[in-house]
Amino acid sequence: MEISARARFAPSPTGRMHLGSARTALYDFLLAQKTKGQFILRIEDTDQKRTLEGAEQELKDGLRWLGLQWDEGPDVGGDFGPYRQTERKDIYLQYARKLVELDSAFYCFCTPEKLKKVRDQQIENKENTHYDGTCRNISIAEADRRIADGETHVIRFKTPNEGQTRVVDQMRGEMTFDNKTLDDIILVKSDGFALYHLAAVVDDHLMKITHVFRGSEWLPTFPLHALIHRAFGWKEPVWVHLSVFLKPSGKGKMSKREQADFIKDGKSIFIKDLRDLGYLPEAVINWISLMGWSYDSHSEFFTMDDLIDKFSLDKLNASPAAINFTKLDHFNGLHIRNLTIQDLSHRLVPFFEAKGYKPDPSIMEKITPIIQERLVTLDESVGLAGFFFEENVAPDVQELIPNKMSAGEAYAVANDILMVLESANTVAHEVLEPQMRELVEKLNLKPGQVFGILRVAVTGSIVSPPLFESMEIIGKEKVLERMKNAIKILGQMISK
RNA sequence: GCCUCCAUCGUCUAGUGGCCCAGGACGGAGCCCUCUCAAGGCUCAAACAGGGGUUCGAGUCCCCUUGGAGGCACCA
Repeated sequence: MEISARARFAPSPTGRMHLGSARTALYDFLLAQKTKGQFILRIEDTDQKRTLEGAEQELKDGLRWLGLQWDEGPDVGGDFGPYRQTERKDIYLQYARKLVELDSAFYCFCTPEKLKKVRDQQIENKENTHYDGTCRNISIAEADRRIADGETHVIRFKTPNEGQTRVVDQMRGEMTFDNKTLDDIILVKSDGFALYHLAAVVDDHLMKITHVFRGSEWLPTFPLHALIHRAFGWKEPVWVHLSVFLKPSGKGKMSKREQADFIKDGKSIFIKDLRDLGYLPEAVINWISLMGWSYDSHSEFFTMDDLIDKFSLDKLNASPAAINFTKLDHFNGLHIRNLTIQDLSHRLVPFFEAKGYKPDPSIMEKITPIIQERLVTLDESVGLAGFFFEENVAPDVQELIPNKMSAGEAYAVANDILMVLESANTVAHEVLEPQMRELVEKLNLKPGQVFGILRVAVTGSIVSPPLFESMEIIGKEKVLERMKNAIKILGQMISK
């Protein structure tokens, strides 16, 4: 890893940015950072029919949110642009022609209908479907004549018929393919647009890409891409085919239907959703970094800087990984606790605002420390601390009555609590708590019983951040008000 | 069907021939701490898919089987 790597992330804007692409981009980024090279973003939009409105934006937003800023690419430019393939159409055409002249590609005039017939016949004969070679030996001169006549055509790669192709994947090692199993793939469509196979190879060469991380779905065409490089006489980049992510059960990729189910469950494989769900980019990065890579036998908590420092190709793992959302939760908790109060407090604000609260920054900074270690996602903070911003709370009568206590007893205790509260000249937790504990002893009760009533009265819930710290933030006036309200509710219960 | 890849606890993984009757983490169970919920600490259960080789010795190398995955478009 001595040389500076130029690693590219080359998504096609045909869908939403998900965990798989994020992990590929992460490895690209880490390698580039580690080697003081460049991380390049290239938009592979040659299939305009499938290009999705807004997809490129979501991609870029996702990368930036994750902290994967590209050194070259759309918006930032670079010496090897343009970085959007639709803007490079002529380049591909030029190289395709060159390949024809090199006798490594040929013009093909077969119609889609004819092709389909051939394929159907092959299926019937239980043969592998492949191009039948009809146009393979049409001379350039004849092809040029037919093209001049306006005949529609594509350009195909002339795959060797005999022998084998040996390719090397840095992570998986050497692989050998029989050339007769390789198809004469289309390089340029009849509309004049290059296909991925040509465009990616040409761009990787022209952009001086040294390392290609891509999904294992490219393994079957791997020999073809290597062959195209070789036909031009170009040096191949270092190839790494990352394994796919499997659904949590480990059985297959996640379907559209299952993706929808996960979102209902507060989980998602889409980066944008994860952000909205209250996950930290730090946690997502840490989580996906470990799906296919590891550092040693015991370290798991990594910041981006750690990863840049520790990343290496030889620790990559080729086996497919099942997505484990509970582990994301774990990492999110760890990274939340790793944030400064101020940082976390800022990140919490949008979640409160989304629920209609207008969180005061100074109050937020007081609340943050007492909820920090209780959060799994940012989103949860609202349910846990919303009561700080409410005018009043609505305690449930049953919850106001501790276990093994009658309504009447609870009512009496509540009044005792109120007395302590009223006579206290402060609700500072270090002062109030000892006073309450005195009351607990005087009444010969368990702390949980007295504090339970107080908690439900003040926070409206049986689960809350630390009680006395919470009351301090709420202020004496509101605490008294809420305690009186709880007594009223208990009183009504008794009189029934 | 054909081609290719992958194979250690439920899951993510460490392990590159002896350091492994297999280590860490998540999740699970239990205990401790404790004003609730968490967080934290400690403990426990839990795996080398099967079969052949190679070797003094195999989780680690080779082969087969099985299982899983990916691909077989004028998509990427």
